[in-house]
Amino acid sequence: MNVTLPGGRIVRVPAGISAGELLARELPERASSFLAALLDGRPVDLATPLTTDAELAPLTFADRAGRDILEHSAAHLVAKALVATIPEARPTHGPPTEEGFFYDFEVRPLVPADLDAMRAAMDRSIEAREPFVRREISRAEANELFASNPHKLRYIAETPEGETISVYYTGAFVDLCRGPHVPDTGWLAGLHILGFSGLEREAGTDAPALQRVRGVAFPTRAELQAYLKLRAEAEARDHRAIGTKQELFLFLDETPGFPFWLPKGMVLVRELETYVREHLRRAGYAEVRTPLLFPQSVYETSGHWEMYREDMFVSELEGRTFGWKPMNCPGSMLIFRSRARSYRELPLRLAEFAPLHRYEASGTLHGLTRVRELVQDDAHLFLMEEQIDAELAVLLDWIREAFTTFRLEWSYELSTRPARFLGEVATWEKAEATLERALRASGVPYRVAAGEGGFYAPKIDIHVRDSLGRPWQTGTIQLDYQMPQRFGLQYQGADGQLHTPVVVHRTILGTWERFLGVFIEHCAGRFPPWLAPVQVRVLPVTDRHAEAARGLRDELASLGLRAEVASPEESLPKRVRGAELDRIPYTLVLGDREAEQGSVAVRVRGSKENRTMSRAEFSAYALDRVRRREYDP
RNA sequence: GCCACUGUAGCUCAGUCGGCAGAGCGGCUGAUUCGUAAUCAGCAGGUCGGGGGUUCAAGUCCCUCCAGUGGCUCCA
Repeated sequence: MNVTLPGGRIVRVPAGISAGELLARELPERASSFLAALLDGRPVDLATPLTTDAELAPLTFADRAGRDILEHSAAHLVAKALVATIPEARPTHGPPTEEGFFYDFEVRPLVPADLDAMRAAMDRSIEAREPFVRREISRAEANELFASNPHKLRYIAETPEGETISVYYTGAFVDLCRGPHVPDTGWLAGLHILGFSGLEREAGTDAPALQRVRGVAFPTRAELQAYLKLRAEAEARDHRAIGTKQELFLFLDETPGFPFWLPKGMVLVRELETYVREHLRRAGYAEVRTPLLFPQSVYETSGHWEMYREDMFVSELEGRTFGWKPMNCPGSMLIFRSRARSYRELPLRLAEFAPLHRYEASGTLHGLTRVRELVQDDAHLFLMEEQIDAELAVLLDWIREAFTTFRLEWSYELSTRPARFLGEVATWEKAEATLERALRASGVPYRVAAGEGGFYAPKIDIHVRDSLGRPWQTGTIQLDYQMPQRFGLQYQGADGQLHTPVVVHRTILGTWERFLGVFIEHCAGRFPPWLAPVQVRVLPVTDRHAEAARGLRDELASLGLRAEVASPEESLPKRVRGAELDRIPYTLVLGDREAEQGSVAVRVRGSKENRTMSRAEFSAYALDRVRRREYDP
């Protein structure tokens, strides 16, 4: 029997040797890292006997498939431990995920003490290095083995006729599973339960509520420790903590989901707006402001009343019903419709940065990244069909420019027609194809999210991640054929006929709130100089220099820099420390030496060294960094 | 909205078995006049998230409401 190893080397072996034995023999120096194998490209247990000519390669934790196997094995151990702790628990399934794994159980609500018991049980199993043992069984045997677990019975029933049904034993615990697994539980020393939570009962069913246990797994405890350390560092970047520390924004119990922007946070918002408006000017937009409240009838026209009403704040006044706008589109539609329009006006690009209100479910609120009052860098483009491609290209360019400025990694998602939608399927398909064409033309990678479009249009979404790796949607580009029709929008074409325009709804940074929430975590509160609420802090060494320090501050302020003085009630080292902790980009020390020379000692954030510069040199340097919107000071 | 957990000074957090409400930072006052990540001393600051209950006695136990956290669902 011939087995082809990685690199094309062929070895002749007796039939029946296990994949693990052969790999350990042929690749002894790396064998301790092998947790499973690829047999003809299919992941298998190391214990799998080789019976025919085949290609064989080892799998390690460094391989995506290997990682999945380790995580999935960890899920089995979690299930074993939970069933040992709560015997009436019914395991459902436990797949690997992007950042670890979970296992869902039908079980009473868990409490922290359950986790302690589970950890103890898992540690015993890991210590004992219990092997994962595969058995292939008949459908009848399987049905008998899992007779008390309706979930497993369902999986068995869903398994196509003719497919092998396998189970894995971990000690006395047995789970229905296709495999493969790591050889034994000794591999799971780096297993850590992150937490547990109840799952939403599937809507409209009387299915029992499930509990999810989430975890991560690494081949060694040291790797787990490294992961936990990174995670702790990420938690320290939490925008909610930084926002409190730097006095950027505030949330009060009385107003859940409604951020208060404090003076320093407001600087961030205004700088973002300025940045975005510069683009709007270049790209030919006009800015408008439309009402925050519209009567019900307008939302009936737009479709929001039918499709979005549950997420709206609604006010009853004098027997009429008003809704607080959750989106800017109705206002822009009404502007377009307010008079006869010519094709010569198109593309008509109307931007609006108005506060929007959305009644987000209480349990979904999350710092700045999920709020009930928000402002988008929003705009609506009224276009002729043949103008769409060019406009989309400009938008994708702007996205690249903006996210590059912030050094944020972003990804695209093309979201297609959802289950609840307005309009005709054919129109949707046309719009989806147009968006896909734009993405292809720009050469950026993207993912298709089937069925996740808005109710009125398919969209290209932009996603970024927070410090813990959780994805958040920021920008969105929606190609809408429905709303123009519903509002009866028309323009007169060159042919003298009336036509309905296409509307692109688009926001790029998304909302100031969410964008800043994510960006604060991205930069860990160390804002680029152009965004920093305080750009320069002047530290007079003693009282004698306070007057000069105030003069310098005023001089910098007159040049447009945000500067302040930290007067010498505290020691200089303490004020230097304070400036560093406040993440001030430039700290200027002014003492006798500097007073004599008309210079300043410049300390740049994050650098222990300081440079002496003339006042003019410093201001020219700082202003240049700010104007260029450099990322670092 | 659903499940679990949490809520003590402006912030971060201690508070044992139900028995006098604490610390550090920050703030204020004073002293120090200081050269690149914490000078020293003193003082103020609390309806222990709100309401109800059990108890001789509740920050602590129970119920309930509110808010937050982690997930779920949803979404910019």
